Order: sequence, then C-alpha cells, then structure tokens
Amino acid sequence: MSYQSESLTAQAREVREASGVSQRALSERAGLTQSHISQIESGKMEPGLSSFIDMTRALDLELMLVPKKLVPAVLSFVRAQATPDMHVHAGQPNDKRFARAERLVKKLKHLYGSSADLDRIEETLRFLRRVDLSDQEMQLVRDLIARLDRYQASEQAAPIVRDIAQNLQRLRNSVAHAAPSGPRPAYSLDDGGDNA
Amino acid sequence: MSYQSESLTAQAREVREASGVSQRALSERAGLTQSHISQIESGKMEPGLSSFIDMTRALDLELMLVPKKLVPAVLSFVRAQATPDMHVHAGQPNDKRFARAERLVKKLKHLYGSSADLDRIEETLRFLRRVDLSDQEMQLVRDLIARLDRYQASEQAAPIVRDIAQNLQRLRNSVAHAAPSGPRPAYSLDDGGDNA
DNA sequence: ATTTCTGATCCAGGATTATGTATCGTGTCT
DNA sequence: AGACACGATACATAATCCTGGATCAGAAAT
Repeated sequence: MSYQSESLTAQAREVREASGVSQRALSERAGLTQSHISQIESGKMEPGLSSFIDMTRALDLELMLVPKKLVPAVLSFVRAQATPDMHVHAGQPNDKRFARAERLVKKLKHLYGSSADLDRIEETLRFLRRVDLSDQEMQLVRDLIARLDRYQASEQAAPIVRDIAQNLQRLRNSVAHAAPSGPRPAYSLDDGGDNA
Repeated sequence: MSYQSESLTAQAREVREASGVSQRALSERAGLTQSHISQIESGKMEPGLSSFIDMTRALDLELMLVPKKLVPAVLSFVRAQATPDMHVHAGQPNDKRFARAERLVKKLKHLYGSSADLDRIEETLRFLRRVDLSDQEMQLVRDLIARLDRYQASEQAAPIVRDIAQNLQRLRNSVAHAAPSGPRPAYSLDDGGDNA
C-alpha cells in the first residue's frame, strides 16, 4: 500500500521494455524470480533496496542520490548526454507503443542482420519517441510498424522496409520542422541565490 | 550479508552528519526507528527500498536512476551545480571534523542569531571542506574551531568570532591561491561510440 | 560529578519480502 | 491448430525487515 517508489519501479520497467528484455531474462541476469519482478513492476510489492539494485544494475542503470533541488537539472542533463544505446526514462504516454516497435526492429536486426534501413528506422523511432505526437501522427507510426511487422518474413521485404524507413523519416522531418524547438534548457537554476 | 547498497547508505550517512541531524531526529522525520537507522547506516541490515526513500527524502535527497555510463558525468555535474545549502557526498576523510565544526556554527547561529562573521565562517568551512588540506592546515582549522567553541558563551565573543573568521578566510585564500586548479572536467564521455 | 545526547546493540513479535514452483490468459510464431 | 513466450497470479515456505521497547559506553554540556 504505502508505495513510495512507484516512479522508480515504473522507470525501471520502461527501460526494461525499451531494451527488449523479458521479465524472465531479467530475472536470470539479476538473480531474482520472474514472479518477484512482475510484482515489483506492477506495484504489488515493495522491493528491498538490494533487490531493486540488482534489478536495475542488470539493466545498466545505477541508483544515485541527488539533492532534491537539483533533480530537474540532473534529469535534463541526463537526457541531453544520453547516447542512443542508453535507455532513459522518457515519461511519454506513447512509450509502450514505441517499446513494442523498437523491440520488433531489434528482433529483425537479430534475425536478418542489420541493414541501413533498419538502422534508420531504429534511429528515427528513437527520435519520435521523445516528441509529442498528434493522434494522427501516432496512428501513422502504428500503421507503419504494423506493416513492418506483417512483411518481416516476406522474401520481398527489402523494398518495403525501405519504404517504411522513408515514411518514418518524412514524419520525423515534418515534426522537427514544425517545432522551432530551440534547444531549450528545460531547466533553470535560479531560484534562491544565497551566496555572500 | 549481500550488501549492495553500501555506497548509498554511506552517502546518506555522510549527508546526515554533514547536516548535523542525529539519528533520532532523522528517525522522527522519516518515520523509522533510531535502531533501524543505526543498523542501516552501519550496514548491519539491508533496508527496504521504501524505508531508504523515506530516510533520504527526510535529508532532502532524491533517489534517481541513471544510465551506468553517465554516472561519473552526473556526479561531477551535481558537484558543480551544488549550492552551499545542499549537502553532497564529498568523500573527504576530514568530513567528520568539518561536520562537527559546521554543527557548532549552526548552533551558534541558532542561539545568538546569525552575524556576518558567522556567515563568513560557515561559508569558508564549506569551501575548505572539499579541499585537500595538509595536516598543518587541518590542525589550524581545528584550533580555530576549538577557540570558537571555547568563547561561544563569552560576552566579548564578537571580536573573537571576527578574528576567527578572518583567520579562516586567510587560510582559504592561501589554499585557493596555491592550487592552480584548472577547472578540470573530471569526466569524459568518449568511450564507446556506437551510432550508425 | 552528573546529567544529557550520541550511536550501537539486544530482543520479541508481527509484518512483509523473496523463493520456488506452478498455473492461467493472451498474443505471436509456424 | 498447436507450440511458444509473454506477464500476471497463486500459494506455501523461508528469510528478512521493522517496530517497540530497553540498555549501554562514550562524548559533550551543565
């Protein structure tokens, strides 16, 4: 009941899903049971600190202690510094959809080897993920992913994949163009200057 | 036994001591028992995640999840951004001595109201704390604090306090001058670029 | 010298976590 | 349709946390 850690556990789950790791796979890496992880992630159980550390370490995450006032600054610092291979909590409502999509792409790369088109799709998804998309745009993404999903096994997949990549790229460009998006700092540090 | 969190709990303890909060005081704020906190801090017990969160929140700290690779960068970012009122894990061996000193000053301010000199002392201590001091310099600090301690109740305290403030300031200046201390970045981000 | 405060330690109990194993429903793959 | 992997759930057992005291040695304050 008391729950405290909801935000942290939710974050861990997002990262796990975004990296395409199943609860069972994670349970092996972290030395916990799958049922345990499920309960933690769904908030039915409050983990011990060490369990949670095991879990997050297995996801290439570290638990850090930060002065409360600096949290927003650190948050955007992390987002700014993050390279594409790191999975960072995005907090976007569409996250789950993208998690599925990215998982699919990852699987395709694993099965058929990575192609330039797949790489492009992956990167574009990564970009779109942290942007506010309209319902229409989101729908477009869903359709494209569905198509990718459908034709993944086909022999003639290559041109289709390329087409999907192009469509996503186009969406990305239009979004990037629409938002003037000065690289706004997203955080400010001037609140209580108290230095003699 | 497994201990995992040693670094985190140690950090929490340092911050608690640096802020001059006793285990009992903290136990009330955090809603835990003193014996519990003692065991956690001394590593005799692995806390639950929620207990640890309660504890650190009561110290104005937040627990954050950060990609492993970014930890060093975030660490120095935090140190760079920290204002004097925040207590950040310093890792200096002299921490305990300074903790005592800062506690004393805090108490004086509480008892007699804050004066410009006390403020100056406080700030200077804060600076000296995170610097490598020689044994001699450390001894000087100790002596000054002892003097402050001795004369705190005296009627004629004011001029003495002022003298102590000046001495500390002088030490600070000499230290700051001695160390050329280029603002070295202290972290680098180029280790494994893997972007198509 | 004595009172006060600190952190460490002990102990009994009730509460919660964590394991191990197994199952269930759903969605996917062949 | 059947096989398979996913996450959610169930349940009995062991392990551990956490509380609620109480006590203790040592440092600090009066």
